[in-house]
Amino acid sequence: MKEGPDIAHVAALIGDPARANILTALMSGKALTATELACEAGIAAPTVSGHVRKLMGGGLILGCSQGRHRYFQLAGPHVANLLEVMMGFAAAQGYLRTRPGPRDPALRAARVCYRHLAGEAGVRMYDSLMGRGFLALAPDGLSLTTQGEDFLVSCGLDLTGVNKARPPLCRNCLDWSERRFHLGGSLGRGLMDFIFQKGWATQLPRSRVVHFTQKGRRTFEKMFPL
Amino acid sequence: MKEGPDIAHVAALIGDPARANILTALMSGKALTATELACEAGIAAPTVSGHVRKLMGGGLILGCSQGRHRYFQLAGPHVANLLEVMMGFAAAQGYLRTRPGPRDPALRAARVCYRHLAGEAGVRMYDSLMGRGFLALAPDGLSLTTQGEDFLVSCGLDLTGVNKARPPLCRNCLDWSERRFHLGGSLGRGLMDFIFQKGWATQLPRSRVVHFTQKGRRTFEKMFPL
DNA sequence: AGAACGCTTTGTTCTGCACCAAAATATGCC
DNA sequence: GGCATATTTTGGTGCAGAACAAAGCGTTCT
Repeated sequence: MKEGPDIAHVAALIGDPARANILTALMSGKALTATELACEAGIAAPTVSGHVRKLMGGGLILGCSQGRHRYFQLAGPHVANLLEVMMGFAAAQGYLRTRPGPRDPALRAARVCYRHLAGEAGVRMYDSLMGRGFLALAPDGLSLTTQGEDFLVSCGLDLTGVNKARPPLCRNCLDWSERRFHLGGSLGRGLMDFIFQKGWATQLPRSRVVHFTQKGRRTFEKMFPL
Repeated sequence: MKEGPDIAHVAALIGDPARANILTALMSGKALTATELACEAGIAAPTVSGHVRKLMGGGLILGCSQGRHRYFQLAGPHVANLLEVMMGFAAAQGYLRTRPGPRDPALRAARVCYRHLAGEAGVRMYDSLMGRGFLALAPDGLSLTTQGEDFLVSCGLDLTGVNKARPPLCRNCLDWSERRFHLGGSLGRGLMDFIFQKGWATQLPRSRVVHFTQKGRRTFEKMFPL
């Protein structure tokens, strides 16, 4: 006994329904204020305050004050990754939230995972890039090939900006609904931003659902054929 | 809100210290009786009984009765994987168990992760196999190459037995202490068994620590050079 | 300056649950 | 059959912590 890391502490932090709701809400990648979180989790403001303090203590989220607002966000992609693994497990066990919400199919179709594209659209993008040799899988991680660079630049993506962002550039991120990988890392974030900037899709308010326009979806599928 | 899987339920299950101890003990891959678990987790037998019932309800462990004993084990490698990810996170946050035990360095050197080799020795084996082209990383998972098959057979491993075991054959498993991948899946289990059968190493009682003999370590390092 | 807003602290209530003792049930051994 | 061992059920105790109301700070707007 008494071997290894203390998983009970972290798990207990995630294990409270209210805190789990807060974390799920933050999976959108957006920084939210305390009142927004209160609304999201269905609890009063003081209760949120107590919870975020604990979550910060556990290194799961970060808070920064701006004026009279205080924004909270996940502490990083590693937290998002942990949550996705847990979601994958819970989904596999059939522990979907009490009565899957009306947006559930939309959520499976396309959603934002921390800050990159997930769901069917996410794995499609990943598979397309991989299938054309634009991404390469090495033992030490995922990487963008030179052909991949050329392709993305030719599409109008600002690669220099992406390269300057926080590494790693590419990251395998396990998708809970598809049970396959999609693209994370700064390139994943860059491509998500690209899609929003092009107006192909928008993110529904107070939700992780990514809604493609009809035209946007067509263009997206042309850019990432299977 | 009310989107996606219910992570709170699973997390709460893992979040109780006693249950976390039970799960950690079962990470050895061995099936343990209720009384053994009671000793391991430092609680009374009736308390264990309540806990295992909940863990079974959550799909985390399985129980099977044999005579007047009842053995419990993890529900599968996916559970072990989830736990390893949580351990990785907890370790990264510095949440090591209150005062790292005396066996902590040994645990990092070589331990059993569910049923395969983890720790420094585990990633060494993985890197060695990968570096010589015996394992191949594909988008749809890890696979054993034909050269890899030849090599393992020439070493005396019973590949037909391994192939008959529950798939997948190869699996990436993230190592919490090394923060890199080691080999899971039925091949990972087969290699662990192989090492024990050859007498290169033994598993310390009531522990996940794998102790190599001096000679065993030399032979192991010769079989898996870097 | 005063009012309005956003968040946190304090204090209190209350539910949930981990825990064990004792009794009940099940299995194996002689 | 009767005793020993292993596990589960039942019942009761006690504590941890989740929740909110009310009050306390701090910032912004007019």
